Amino acid sequence: MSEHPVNTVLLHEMGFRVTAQRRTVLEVIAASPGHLTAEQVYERARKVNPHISLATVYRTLNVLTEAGLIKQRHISPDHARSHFETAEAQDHFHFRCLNCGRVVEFRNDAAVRLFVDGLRGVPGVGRILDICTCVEGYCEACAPQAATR
Amino acid sequence: MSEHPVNTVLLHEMGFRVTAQRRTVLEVIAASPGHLTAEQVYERARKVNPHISLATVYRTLNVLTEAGLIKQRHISPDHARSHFETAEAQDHFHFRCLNCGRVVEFRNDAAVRLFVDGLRGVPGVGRILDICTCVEGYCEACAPQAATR
DNA sequence: TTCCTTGCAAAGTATTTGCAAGATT
DNA sequence: AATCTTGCAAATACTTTGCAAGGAA
Repeated sequence: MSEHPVNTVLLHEMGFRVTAQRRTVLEVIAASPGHLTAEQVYERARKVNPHISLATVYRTLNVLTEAGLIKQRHISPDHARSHFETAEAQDHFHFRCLNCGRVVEFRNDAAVRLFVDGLRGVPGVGRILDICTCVEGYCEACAPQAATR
Repeated sequence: MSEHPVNTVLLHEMGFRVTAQRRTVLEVIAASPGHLTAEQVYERARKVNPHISLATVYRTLNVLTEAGLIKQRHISPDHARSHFETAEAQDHFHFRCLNCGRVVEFRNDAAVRLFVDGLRGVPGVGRILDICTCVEGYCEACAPQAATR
C-alpha cells in the first residue's frame, strides 16, 4: 500500500499537519474502489499502522473532507452511517430495494447536468460541489411480491 | 388539530391496529408543512396526547412509512437524523451551504423524470418509489470567500 | 518551543428493543 | 379471548469530545 503515493501537499498547504495517521487513512481510501465506512477505514488502516485509533480515523475523515481530498457520502442502504471515497471518484448513485436490500449502482450524467443547470436559476445557490442521490423501490425480483402488499 | 380527519382506513386494511397514538402522529404530520424529525413529531404529538412516548413515535413512524402513509427523508443538513412528511407532499430537494448552513429548497421535475427514465434501463431495478437528492456547495453569499480556501 | 494531533475512555445523539401492562379486534 | 401496541428503561450504533501525552513545524 505504501507504493501508493498520496497527495499530502494539499493538506500541508491548508495548514493541517501531515501525520502518519493522516497519510495512512488517505492511502487506504485512495487504494479502495468504491466507498468505505469509518469502521472499514479503521480496519484497513490498522493493518498498516496498528497504533491508529478509531477516534483518529473519525477526526481524520473530517479533516480530509474539509480539505477536499475525500468525499463523504450518505448511501441509501444505511443513512445512519457515512461512507467515504476519494474526491476523484466519478459520480454514481444508488438504487436500493426496500424488500431485499439489494443495491444497484448507476450513473446518469444527463440528469445530473439538468439538475445542476436548473439549480443555477435558483436564488441563493452559489457554487455546487456535490450531489447525492438515493433511489428507493423494489428490485426486479421483489417487485412482483411487493405489488400485493 | 382534531379537525383534520386522517386516513386510518389504509392502516386498518393493511392489518395494523388503529390506535390513538397512531392517529395522533398521522395528524401531526398531515398538519405540518415541510418535514419533521421524530423529536419534533413527538413534541407536537404530546400536546395532543400527553401520554405518548418517544419510543411509540419511532415505532409509529416506521409503521406509517411501511403503510405508505408518510415518507422518510434524509435531508442534507443532517443526514444523521430522519425527517418525515406526508406521502402526498410534492417532491422537493435541498441545497445546503457548506459554509453557513443555509438551506434552499428547490424542485426539478424534468431532471427527476430523466433520472427515473434512465433507471428503467438499469438491470435489477424494478419499481421506483422514492428519490432523495441532496446538493451541497456554497450559497451566493459564501461563494466569494470560499473561493480563496 | 509552540501548538496541533493522538489515544483513551467517556459522553453524546439518534434509534431500537425486551418485557410486562394495556388496548384493539 | 387472542394478539397487537404501548411505556418505560436499557441497549445499540455511530460519532464526537475532554484531557494529558506525543509529534510536526
